Amino acid sequence: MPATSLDQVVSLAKRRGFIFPSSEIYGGLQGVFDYGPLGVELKNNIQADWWRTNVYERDDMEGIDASILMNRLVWKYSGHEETFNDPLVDCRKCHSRWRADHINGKCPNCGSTDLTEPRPFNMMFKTSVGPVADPDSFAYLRPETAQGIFANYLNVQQTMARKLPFGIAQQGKAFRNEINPRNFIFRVREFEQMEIEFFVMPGTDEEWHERWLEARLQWWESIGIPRSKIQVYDVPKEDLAHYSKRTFDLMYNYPTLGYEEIEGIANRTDYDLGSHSRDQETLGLTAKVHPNNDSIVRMTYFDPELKRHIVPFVIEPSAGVGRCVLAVLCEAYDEQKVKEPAADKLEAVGQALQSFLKSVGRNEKLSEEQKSALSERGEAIAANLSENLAQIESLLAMSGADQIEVAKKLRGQAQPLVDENFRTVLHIKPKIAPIKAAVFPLKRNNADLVNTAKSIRKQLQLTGMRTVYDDTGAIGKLYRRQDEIGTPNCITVDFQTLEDQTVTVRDRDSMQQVRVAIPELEAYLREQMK
RNA sequence: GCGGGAGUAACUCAGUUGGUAGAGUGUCUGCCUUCCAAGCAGAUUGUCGCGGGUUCGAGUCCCGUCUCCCGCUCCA
Repeated sequence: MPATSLDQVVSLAKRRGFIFPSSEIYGGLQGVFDYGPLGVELKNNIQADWWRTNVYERDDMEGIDASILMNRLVWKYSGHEETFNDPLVDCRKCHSRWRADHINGKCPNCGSTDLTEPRPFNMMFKTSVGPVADPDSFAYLRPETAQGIFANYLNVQQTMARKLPFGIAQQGKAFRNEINPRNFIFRVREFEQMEIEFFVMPGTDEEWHERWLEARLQWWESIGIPRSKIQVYDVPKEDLAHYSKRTFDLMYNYPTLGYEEIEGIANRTDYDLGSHSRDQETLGLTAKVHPNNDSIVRMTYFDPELKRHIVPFVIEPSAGVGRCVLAVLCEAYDEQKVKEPAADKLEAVGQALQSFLKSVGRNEKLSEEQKSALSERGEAIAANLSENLAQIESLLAMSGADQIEVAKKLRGQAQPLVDENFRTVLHIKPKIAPIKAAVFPLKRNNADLVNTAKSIRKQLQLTGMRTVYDDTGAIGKLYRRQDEIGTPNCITVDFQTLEDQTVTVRDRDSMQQVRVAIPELEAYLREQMK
């Protein structure tokens, strides 16, 4: 069963080298994270799979990689400069928040003059450009990658001789100065996007919008996020972004966070190309755009059949890489029972759990919501304690649980049992797993086993599969280690290997082993990765 | 930004009325070990978040500050 608490995933990500807080040695920087050795593999694999699916396996797509710094006018006409820039103040008395330029040093709500300094609520980061740091020579770090595509629309369409419909795909960093970054890598200030701008004939946009929704759901399923875990949210008109006619948000049910957006699929109409175009009045635009006297080109498409210039509509599927990595980890996470816990110890945990639940009922500091959430969860665990033992940790991570005195006792009794009888395993789809195979000698004090294992690992690596060698523990410990990072196959060199050149290959999910001849290993592993 | 909680070894946590910092796990070395976190012996790590104060003496008491978590707020 997938992660029941975000903490489980955060802790695993840190412990095993997936994700670290940025510049941690100096106390970190809020809303910024680094990918470690395994995280970067997972992330790269996901991005490569997205690229393969959307660029290589379609015949209506091109890729680009635009710069992060762009001419400021891009952000003026995209609408971001206007909608991303507000100086805000907080009222210290009633805690309301106002735009500084809308009030006169006085809180409109309670009349207090005890206000914080105005802070620019500037979603866009600025950096100075050129040798002189005067106030006018700055550029924004892009808050979305999309504009790099729109700005290159004509370059791509003309150099690649594309006809509608076609799309441009891009992956890259974007930056937003979030007021309150939180929830691990879910809301961050520096993040990576995977975006497509798909250009279509006006009038066919709604049909393409639906088609892209379907295509994107298929992709999510292919990397291990089943449709049943995604809710398609048809964003209400009043909540739509300034550029959108209609948007589907794909919402994944994250543990702890609940349903949150992993991808937005927006119908951006002719807003963007229209906004960046000259001679707007001659284009018959449907979107409301700001008059543009700076652009030097018409962002149009000449239709050879209609024999006239039109402004394409745009469908934009846009996903965040970090949120995707997080969803994959949450969905793949599992704490699985591999042995039956000792009956007496299990009973002790059961009693501790019951006294925990009684304390919850009696505690006066907890809200009714917290009480019922804790009780409900606790009862569910108690109903089948031996299977659910590993979930006690996430019960104790729930809101309010830290108020209960016996929580520590419960954890103290449950944790050793979980360590002894459960394994943590990431059921990551093999094609995106950070490590494809690990190679072990059955015994590390036997030179023949060690050398054979090392040479197998090297041969496999030369085929392009990320593989590792490990002998720093007994075989069972080595298996568990790989389970925890989602390695789909473990190859063990044993004494029979030295006689007949076969090895055992152990499957991560079933823990079953098969014997495979060394020369057939690569083909066997490739088959597993499909 | 406001309110509440928490910061002690790589991790999970003990640490009594203030008296020289502990356990388990992990990691490393050696022995042993023929497939699922085995055993034995040894080694390893701390400015007790940071800065001040009280005290003969502070992990412990006081003040300030930073970071993280939860709730509110905000939100691409």
